[in-house]
Amino acid sequence: MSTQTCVERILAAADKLFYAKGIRAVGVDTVAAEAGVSKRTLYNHYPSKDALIAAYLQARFKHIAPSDAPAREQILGAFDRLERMFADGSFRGCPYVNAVTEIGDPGHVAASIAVQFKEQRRLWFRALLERLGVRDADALATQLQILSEGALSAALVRGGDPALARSARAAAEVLLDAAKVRSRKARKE
Amino acid sequence: MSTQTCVERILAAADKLFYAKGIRAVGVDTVAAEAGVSKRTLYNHYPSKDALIAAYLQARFKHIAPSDAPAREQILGAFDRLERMFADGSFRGCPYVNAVTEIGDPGHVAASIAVQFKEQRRLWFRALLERLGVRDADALATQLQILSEGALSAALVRGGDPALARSARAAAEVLLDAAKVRSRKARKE
DNA sequence: GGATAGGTAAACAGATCGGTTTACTTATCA
DNA sequence: TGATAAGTAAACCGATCTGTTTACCTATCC
Repeated sequence: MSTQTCVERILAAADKLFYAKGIRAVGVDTVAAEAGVSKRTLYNHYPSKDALIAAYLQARFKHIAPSDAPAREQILGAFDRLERMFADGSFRGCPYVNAVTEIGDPGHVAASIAVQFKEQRRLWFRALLERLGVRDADALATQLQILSEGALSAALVRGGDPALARSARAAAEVLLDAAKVRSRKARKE
Repeated sequence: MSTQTCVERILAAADKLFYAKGIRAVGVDTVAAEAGVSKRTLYNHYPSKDALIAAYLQARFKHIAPSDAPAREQILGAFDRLERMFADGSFRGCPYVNAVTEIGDPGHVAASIAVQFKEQRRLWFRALLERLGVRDADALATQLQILSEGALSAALVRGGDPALARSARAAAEVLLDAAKVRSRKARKE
């Protein structure tokens, strides 16, 4: 019928509803209805709502790798991307943080997926900082991660104010400028 | 009977349960039982769960004012306080951000309380920065607020790792050191 | 063409939720 | 003493949630 498979439609519906309205606020029946699929079919593909939640978070997990663009541009570009996300109108915070908050249980699969995602982002920063020759790339990567995390959280409360992303970006520039580099040659990329 | 009034016990129970397990995860019956109060009594004091949620957030709202201690110490001390919160063992993120996430509806009272709280913290930073003679106190206050917000969010995902508070504190120091001051005299407080 | 796999639609089960109602108890105070 | 105010305990209501069951439908493929 459709170009989409059954599972794809379920995942698309879960993604849309879980992110926009929250995991606990959306029932399985609603997801099935949005996907245009019977509840029985949904439970055939995912044995429980928890499994569906895990699949929803995993599907959002995009493996990112540094590109060939200048490292500093890529780092600051991450904050520009945040700004665009905020201004989008459908912004509702970080789906992983939201899931951890809504589920509560630290033993839930969602919690470990969230940790993995955040660590992946931190390592992405670190790889770029090492390319810049920054001396303590690991520590600075954590700080940049905290900055973007903070912009996400603050924007959630402040209704997606894009100025928060610009503030975080400006702070990131200051941190980058203050970072010690290993050699003078590596300073200009 | 007890030295605590009825409302105080209800609020204490709501604070404990709502923060530890989440607003949506805890029912009104559970709060009443924890408070050692009948459900009827609870509904006599708070007409709805939403009203109880609002009271819970308001009760957490501590009006803070800069003290007489050196401004830089106070600012960095805020991050030390975060570190202690994380290490506490019962840390579960920022109650205001959690409430916004769990409730969803931007028109809910909880949303505006969260905005007020965050803005109050930002103004607290700004007042101290102005005392330091920082030129663009407003912008830097936002950045410090983003840093502490980010530490809170990251620590929620990372199980309350105190190192995140120290990272944020170090970043705050860099931002403070890089800030332009209005006069040479105001530099050393 | 008939078995099979995968789908639909809808009722159902059991639990929990927010909130109300009823009937009873206790303490205060004029 | 007797009215009033405030609290308790527990049943109850209707809605909603996760998950199951039943009965039926419809392609595809050997």
